[in-house]
Amino acid sequence: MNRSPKRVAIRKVVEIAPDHPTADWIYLQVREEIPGISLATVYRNLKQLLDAGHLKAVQDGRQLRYDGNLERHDHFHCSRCGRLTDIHLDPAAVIAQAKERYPFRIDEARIELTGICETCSHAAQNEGIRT
Amino acid sequence: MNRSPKRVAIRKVVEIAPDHPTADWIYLQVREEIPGISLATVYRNLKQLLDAGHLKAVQDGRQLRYDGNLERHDHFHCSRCGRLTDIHLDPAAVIAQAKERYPFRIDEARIELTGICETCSHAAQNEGIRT
DNA sequence: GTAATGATGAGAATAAGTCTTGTTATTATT
DNA sequence: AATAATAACAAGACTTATTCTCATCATTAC
Repeated sequence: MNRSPKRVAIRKVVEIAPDHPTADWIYLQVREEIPGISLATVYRNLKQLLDAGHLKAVQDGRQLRYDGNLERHDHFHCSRCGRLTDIHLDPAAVIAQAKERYPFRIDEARIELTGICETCSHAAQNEGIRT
Repeated sequence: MNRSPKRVAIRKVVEIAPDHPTADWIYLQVREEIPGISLATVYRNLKQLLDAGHLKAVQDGRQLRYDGNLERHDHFHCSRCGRLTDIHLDPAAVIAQAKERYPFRIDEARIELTGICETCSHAAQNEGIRT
């Protein structure tokens, strides 16, 4: 895989994105820089970047969200605003527990928390809603 | 939502299924009992049962897998055979850690482990594969 | 018994992503 | 530098899982 300018631009967009962009959002962003690029090119390159380990991805409902953050991390999903936030938890205890209870070889632990984020808690209070 | 015979049959299939069936598999099973049923009916009823909290579901890649087991539990995904197994872990430590580190209200923790199941470890050994 | 509500089948529609084909760049080899 | 080999590209067809639409039939409410 050699570094084509389009691939470089796509990678940059994912890395700069504050949140976890979808392929579609990445497409819109990359078009700012390379107006003629096709959606298929974005998908193709995202997949290559994933396979090569330059990006990660999270499944969100039916669509993939990409993630330039390669360090191990977990996610918090706010059930009010729907935002997905990176968090850092230590999975060691969970993995130890699983190893103790089950005869599996465990390579990876993905922890996804759901709840209400701070912003939404405040918003709900202001609206007099008891969430 | 009153209990139509089709909904009852669909629910029974999900509950009896040993693993985590897809909508399509459920459709095939239910057709054994009610040959004329349509796929749309299966999807419609699965969604209603989900909304009513009579079933749960796990996202597996791009498709949903249904789950009649309503108790809190986690999943182990074997990356060799692809099977999804229910496991029971205690998320208390993880939730406590998250609460300590972040200002979120946490309602739920979903833990998904990935690795190699026992059957596959043996199979791999027999084939002389070092996984 | 008639109105209102819910359930159904058939097939069209949608969303996200992948694949195909013919073409154009880029890199490697001489 | 010329040519061959490899990779990248656009455009649009295709796929998969799911949802929607709509006309019809069944149930329950009054």
